[in-house]
Amino acid sequence: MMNGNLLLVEDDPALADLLKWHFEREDFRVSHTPDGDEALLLAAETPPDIILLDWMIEGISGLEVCRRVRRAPETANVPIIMLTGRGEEADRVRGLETGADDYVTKPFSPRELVARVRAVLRRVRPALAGEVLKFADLEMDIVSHKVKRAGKTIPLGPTEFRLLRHFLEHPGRVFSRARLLDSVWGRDRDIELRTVDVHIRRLRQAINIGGKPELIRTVRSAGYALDDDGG
Amino acid sequence: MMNGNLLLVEDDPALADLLKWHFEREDFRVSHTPDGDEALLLAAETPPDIILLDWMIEGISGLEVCRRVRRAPETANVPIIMLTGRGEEADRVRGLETGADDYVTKPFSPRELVARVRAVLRRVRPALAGEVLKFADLEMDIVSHKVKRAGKTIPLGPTEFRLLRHFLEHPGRVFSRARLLDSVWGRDRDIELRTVDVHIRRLRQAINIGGKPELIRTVRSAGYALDDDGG
DNA sequence: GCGAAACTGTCATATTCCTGTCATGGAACC
DNA sequence: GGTTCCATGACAGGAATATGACAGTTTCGC
Repeated sequence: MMNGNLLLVEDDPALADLLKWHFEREDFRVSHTPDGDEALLLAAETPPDIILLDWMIEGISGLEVCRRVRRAPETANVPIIMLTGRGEEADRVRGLETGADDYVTKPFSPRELVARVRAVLRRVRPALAGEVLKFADLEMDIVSHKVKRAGKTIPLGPTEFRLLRHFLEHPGRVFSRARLLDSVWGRDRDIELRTVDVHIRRLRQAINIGGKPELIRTVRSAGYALDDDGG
Repeated sequence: MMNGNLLLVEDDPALADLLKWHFEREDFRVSHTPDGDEALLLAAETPPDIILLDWMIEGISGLEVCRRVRRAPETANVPIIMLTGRGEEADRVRGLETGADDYVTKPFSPRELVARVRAVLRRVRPALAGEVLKFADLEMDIVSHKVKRAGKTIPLGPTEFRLLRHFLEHPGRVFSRARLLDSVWGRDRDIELRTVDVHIRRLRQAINIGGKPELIRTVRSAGYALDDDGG
């Protein structure tokens, strides 16, 4: 099982190789560049699942890369872990406040770094970490492809499963029908917007068992969202 | 502005006080307990926004607390930062793999801890990181499309939502009806000026719950404004 | 392969909720 | 007191969503 795409920005070749080896052993696909500007290009082209970013690199500084990754809409949500020789508290605080998700000081253990990457990914892309997605009394096990509500297994069709998974990965957030078609059906498919309604209904029908409260909120003129307190 | 509720599980009174002081200064509401079992009770009762968890505490171990917090549906998504004296790599990896979001080794700087808490919260609750418009006791979360007054969710129709959003984006400023029609309805639409009054009324009706003060001020012969001191 | 069962996308229809307008009453201003 | 402006309640039409049904397709067990 592939764990995710990782972009490594590191100009020390020895360290880069070491990390590459470790992460590839853990089933990550690793892209590597020593250069800040190139990192931005790579990230914009195909956003990775996570970025490991050395503070001191060729071209623009790591901090600046971090800032720009955050600013670009297509990479704004990609998590970043900063790697650095600087152990100063002020630097760490600055790194974290610039938008980094974690900050690791050299020397560090590759195993710990792997664990930290997993911890961050668990948050951002629970599915990539082989996690069980949970929301209220709903559980989805990606690996075994099972969904439960209040402990009771729920049968779901493929589309409803992907739809629910998408909601569980972004709980609370409202998605327009167009957006859902893009991310759940696929950007290239040509499907009627209203079809989303139908699948929402099927999903609702499936998960609203035994008088349990509605979990999918309709937001008129906006779309749908996973939500517990407001039907 | 309140930053979130924080549950601190720490049995060293001196350290607990220090952290409490720091986080309260940063506008977190801090609950504290030295005991693992009580921590679980507190967390289950009113899930905090984040948990700071010492590894070595009274009662059950921090690691076990972490595991159980993850298992309970109502707290499964609450982020956890482990605090510990253990610097052993194996422990750190174990902590992170058990479901902790971050792992900080004593001695640590309170400021860095605050920064880490913010970094984690930024991920988990974009709501706490500026995606939310606030005014007085009113909150609007753009992403989840929700509006709350004094913590209570308020249902709003699409137009009222856009209207309120416009006010929240320009608090205090007075807008003429014509201006509001332009920015909230759209420049091209041909709608009666007086219609604005009606929607203002609907908005007022919706957000003035439980005797709360009026937030929308009428400026005679000029328009309306979001304002807390004048009805 | 074959038939049954399940899944998909679409439509027509029902239903719900929202919207803009008006008539009327009331408040502020002069 | 008269005028101007705003607040309110009611309402019909409309827009957005929910629902039920259906034919085409895929999947699965055998």
